[in-house]
Amino acid sequence: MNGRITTASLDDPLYYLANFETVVHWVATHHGDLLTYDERTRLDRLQSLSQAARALLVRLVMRSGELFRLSKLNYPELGVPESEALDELAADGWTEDDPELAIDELFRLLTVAECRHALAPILADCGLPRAASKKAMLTDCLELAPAPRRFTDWWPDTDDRLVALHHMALFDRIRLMFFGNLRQSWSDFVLVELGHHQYETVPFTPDSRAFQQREAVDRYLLMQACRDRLEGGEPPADIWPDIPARDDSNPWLESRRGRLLMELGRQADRQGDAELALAAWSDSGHREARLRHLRLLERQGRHQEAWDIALSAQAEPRGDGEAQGLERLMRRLARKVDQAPPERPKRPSIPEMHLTLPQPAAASVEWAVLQDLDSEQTPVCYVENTLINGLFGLLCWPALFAPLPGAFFHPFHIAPADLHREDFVSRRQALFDDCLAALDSDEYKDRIRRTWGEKHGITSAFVAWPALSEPVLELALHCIPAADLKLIFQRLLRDLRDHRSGLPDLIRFHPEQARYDLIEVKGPGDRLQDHQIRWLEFCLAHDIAVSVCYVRWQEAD
DNA sequence: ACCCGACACTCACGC
DNA sequence: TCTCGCGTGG
DNA sequence: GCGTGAGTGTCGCCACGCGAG
Ligand SMILES: [Mn+2]
Ligand SMILES: [Mn+2]
Repeated sequence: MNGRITTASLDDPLYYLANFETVVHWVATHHGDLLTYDERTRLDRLQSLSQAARALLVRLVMRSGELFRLSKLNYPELGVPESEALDELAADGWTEDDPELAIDELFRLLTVAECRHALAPILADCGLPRAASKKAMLTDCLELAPAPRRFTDWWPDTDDRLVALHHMALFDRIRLMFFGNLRQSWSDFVLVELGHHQYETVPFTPDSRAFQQREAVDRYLLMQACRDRLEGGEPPADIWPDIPARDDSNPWLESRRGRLLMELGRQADRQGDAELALAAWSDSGHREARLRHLRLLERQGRHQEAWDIALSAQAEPRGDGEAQGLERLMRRLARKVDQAPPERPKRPSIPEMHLTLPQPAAASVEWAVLQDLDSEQTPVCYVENTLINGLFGLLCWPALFAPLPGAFFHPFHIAPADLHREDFVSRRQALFDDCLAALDSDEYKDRIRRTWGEKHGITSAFVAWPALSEPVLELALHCIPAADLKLIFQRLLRDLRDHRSGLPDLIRFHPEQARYDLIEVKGPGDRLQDHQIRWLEFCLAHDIAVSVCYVRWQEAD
């Protein structure tokens, strides 16, 4: 069982309150040690509120922003007037009446007509045309940098009431501790009730949770704040000093930090701050950061420096994407630093096919080629990664959803939390070995079919159910030899993140000969991506039939 | 499993 | 007047 | 013309109602 976390029925008009209280209760009981005394007592005070007040509070928490006009709150299910519930929330410090707000916040709350009316005096000074857009009005007003004012001071003759929600940081923190991320939210409960999502039931105990230390939660939130500022357009140089220092004791957070630095470097580079970009990228553990770092050095003409770093990077490439990138880079650099260019590993050339097709009105190139190649004897499917990933996800279901400590901690996982950790496979080695061993006999077919039946519809990071219909599954099991699947799955397991993409667009089955071939479609102006090349070359090396189909459009006359 | 990832499409460069 | 994008809610 | 490196856009429930333009 998943602890005692259940989703409230949507027949309950206050379903959202029930879900919210489920989360708060779970966090308060099992993560209490990660909360401060103040936070715990603040949460305790929820219980002294009336049900209507709690429900309204939850409504506000679920909505975006922290400022709300009473006229925009319409919740008949509360059973009492919203203003009454608001009074109660304000009395207990959950909200603040008639708060001070900056002019841009005011703009977000008022319609154009209201802005024109409320800000008539200010706008008159700006000399704006009567029909100026909201954006223009705001930029002009911002020039004047007016001090924040209370809502009723901005707009004295309003009939409305404005409230500010407090303690939003606490609610975000709770959501983060519960889900282990800020992407998921209260609405996940609803999506389950609606049947849009069905999650695998993995047993987990109350002690399995996303965070073990408050300090880690703080780091997460700190980095998230940096990310938000970056997205808000703040200069990266201003954000840089606020990024927490490297800490390899938590690989999960360190990889998040790496991604943040990657993005910060991108912004810095774009704005011409090369030194900052270099600093950010060299401190980032992101898979692509080192290459970006090297290419910037190259652009700056610091060839020798780049060459030396590239040499050492080559000894420990961060995945084969980087290895491929390093090879290209060093081929360019070699001339500049007067070194022998790296040996060009002899690559088998990838078989090509060229088609000239009438351009379909709406459908994509892939569909056009599919239609052209499809026949009774050779059914073609447009599957990209979904077929191989799906077969892998089905065969390895028990390993992927194994209840390892820390892998699952709430009922809404599409994959184990440590899927992209370095030691993901090794922690489950015996389980994966067992799954792959089933490929040594026909047993894998039964296992895959059984899982397909038992788990159908349950969300998994590897199984896209709509793409994996029974006929497609049967064709695949019939036409793809177990030996091929084993090779392919072994490659997947070598790097689950990098190798789960880049598979060719189409698969053509030849049921009579129990064989298949994979076809990557390229329309005019498209080209093979690196990871696509890597899959194609892997297949060639293992005698799996692949080709690239280049399409030209027929001249219309 | 983090405003992402996985595609194709687009523009821009240096040789 | 209609179209588009966004926030909301089940 | 090529090979290469970047950046952009789309989609991930779906129906609704509002506000901006
Ligand atoms: Mn494709
Ligand atoms: Mn393609």
